[in-house]
Amino acid sequence: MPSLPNGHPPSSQNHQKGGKAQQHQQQQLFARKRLISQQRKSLPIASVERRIVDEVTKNDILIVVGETGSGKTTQLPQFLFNAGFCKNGKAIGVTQPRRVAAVTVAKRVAEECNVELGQKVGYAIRFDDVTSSSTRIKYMTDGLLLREALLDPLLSRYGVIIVDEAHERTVHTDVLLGLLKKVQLTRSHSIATEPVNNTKTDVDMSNAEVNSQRSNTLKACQNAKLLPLKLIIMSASLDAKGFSEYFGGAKAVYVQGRQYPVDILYTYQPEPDYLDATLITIFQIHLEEGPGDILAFLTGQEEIESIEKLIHGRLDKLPEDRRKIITVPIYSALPSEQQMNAFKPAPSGFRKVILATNIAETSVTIPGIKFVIDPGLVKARSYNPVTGTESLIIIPTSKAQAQQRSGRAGREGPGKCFRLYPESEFGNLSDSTIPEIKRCNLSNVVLQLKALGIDDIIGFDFMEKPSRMTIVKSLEQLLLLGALTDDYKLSDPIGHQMARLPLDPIYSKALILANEFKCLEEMLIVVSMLSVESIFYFPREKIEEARAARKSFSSPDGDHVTLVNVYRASAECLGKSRMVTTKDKTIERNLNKWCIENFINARSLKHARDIYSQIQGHVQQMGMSVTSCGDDMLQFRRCLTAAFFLNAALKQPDGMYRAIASGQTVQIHPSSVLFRSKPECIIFNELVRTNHNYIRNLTRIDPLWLPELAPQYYASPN
DNA sequence: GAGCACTGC
Repeated sequence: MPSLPNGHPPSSQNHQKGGKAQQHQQQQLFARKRLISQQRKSLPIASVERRIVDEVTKNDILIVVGETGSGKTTQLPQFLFNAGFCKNGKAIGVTQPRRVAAVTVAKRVAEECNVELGQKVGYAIRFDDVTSSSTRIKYMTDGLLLREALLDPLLSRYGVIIVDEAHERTVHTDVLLGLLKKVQLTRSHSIATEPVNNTKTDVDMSNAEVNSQRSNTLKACQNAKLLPLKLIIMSASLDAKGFSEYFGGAKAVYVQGRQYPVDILYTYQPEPDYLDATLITIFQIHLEEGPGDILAFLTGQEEIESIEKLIHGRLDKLPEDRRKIITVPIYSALPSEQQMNAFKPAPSGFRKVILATNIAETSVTIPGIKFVIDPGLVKARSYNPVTGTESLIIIPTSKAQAQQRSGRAGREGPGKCFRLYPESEFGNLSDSTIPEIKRCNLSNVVLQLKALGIDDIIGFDFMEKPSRMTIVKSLEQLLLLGALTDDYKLSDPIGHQMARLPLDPIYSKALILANEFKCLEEMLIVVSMLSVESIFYFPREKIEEARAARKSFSSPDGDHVTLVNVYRASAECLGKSRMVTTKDKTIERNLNKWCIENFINARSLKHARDIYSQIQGHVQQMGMSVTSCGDDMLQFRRCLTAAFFLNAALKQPDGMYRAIASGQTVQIHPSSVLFRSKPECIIFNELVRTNHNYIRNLTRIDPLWLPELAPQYYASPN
């Protein structure tokens, strides 16, 4: 990622000095432009501009391999723009796996091009679109481009699409690669004589579908005269072979990176206790190495908290003058203000030890790191298609991941990386991480592909195919939710509506049902709150206060109504602020204060509010009206039952629960408001596997509602 | 009486 050098903002005094000040400003602007131009020319990619433009002209697909610091993300789109690839009025789309990257890179490129952000250069991410009709270089998240494809299946506004960071192999990237391959093929053929979607005949389609396909075909005809879609896959991993093979032997161009050397050190023996080994290494570096901060990679919050305690325990035993260490934890669930502590420089003479999860691998870049400690483990999602459940397991990193971690020590100068395993073990690691698409539930992916007109999911050309069983499981789930017809086609209107909503399919279905049950407002709150990371924040040191705060929102009906209470209380707080001020900053500050007082994670709540308004827009467009059931929680609980009937559980004589659909024995998670009351019958949203099978986010229901509200699944009791 | 890495629409 490019870092911006410090520019000097014009001081207000300059305005009074008239012409002289203006001249001074112009000089500064000129100096800044010259600096940017110099920086651009010194990037490793600058020397291969001609070659890249030639290759893109000659080939429809190009793989670009460029290590950190090559400048590929900022420069390549500009090369293509300058070479005339947008002359036809088409845009260059550049996808990123993460939102921050899309925004920061777009800002930098707009500055390099000396244009206002949102004009020639812009970005689009969920909740934030800074583009206009004149935007020709558009940075966006890969997920957003997938959403765009639902409205414009041929991605007709783009002449070039660049998929950046493809080596990360997120679900979105993998689906996008398959889709782009298909789109490119369609666009390069003589489309005018060929239907866009040749897997269906008119007989199979509803009228709406026929119409939408006709208009797609029409668009395709207009495109027939245009250049085919140019595709560039950019990756930081040295192995371009996989991408090249997937795209029919596509040509690959290598661009050098710019990194300082990092010494890699291994242990002689395997470490039986990696936490202890991490601790020892931290002190070894502290006592024997020169200045520089340490970044240690751990697997999760709990590990970070316990090692932090251990460090301070051991520090107390050192002589006074050697105790100069400060520790800073950073992980995604940590509130933002505390995350920021990791970026503050340590007090003079102190060494900063950053205890981080994977968040520090790619998502955040902390300056000043000279030493990296890598125990070689990571907590990763895994999916069991037999039970249909996801869980997190601790596994060894891949080689690529280990290299990414060590690279964090060489961003500002030469560094050292301590791998807490023997060198021989490195050789046994898999080359790259298993792509996420093979490790997760695919219901959403399948629904999206169906909506894109791809009916044969098992036959879809994935770069790496998920298991047949996982696909079948997803098809079954979508069938049960009513998103598919008996012959596995997208149902009309339910399937189409569900595909349009950017939510977990089961939540989309819940909204459609809530419209019928006249409690759409409550359900909209619930799905928004369930779609974000934990709303409640429980700091260890104030656990009792946090509990008391949550109790004030608790409902005896369960966690769903409790979430509604929290959302409404926050809305009330916002309403009160708006009565006394119109200043957005003040309103936000008041809400943050309210969040702190009530032990609510402000970032999560903000996210939930954003989702609420986005989904509200969607459901209103579908013709639904957001009505509330008022105090009739019975109606709302019945609606929750109709939506989440697949996740019902009955209390057993021993106090445990049995999940009716899967037959698994589960227990209520202690964080649930129903943990003590243990109702006879409940519906739940999540099954998490830790020491036990825990169910979370519950509502108590009447067991008789199940056969009544989900007769397709529960045989009538008589 | 417990802890779930990271992204994304």
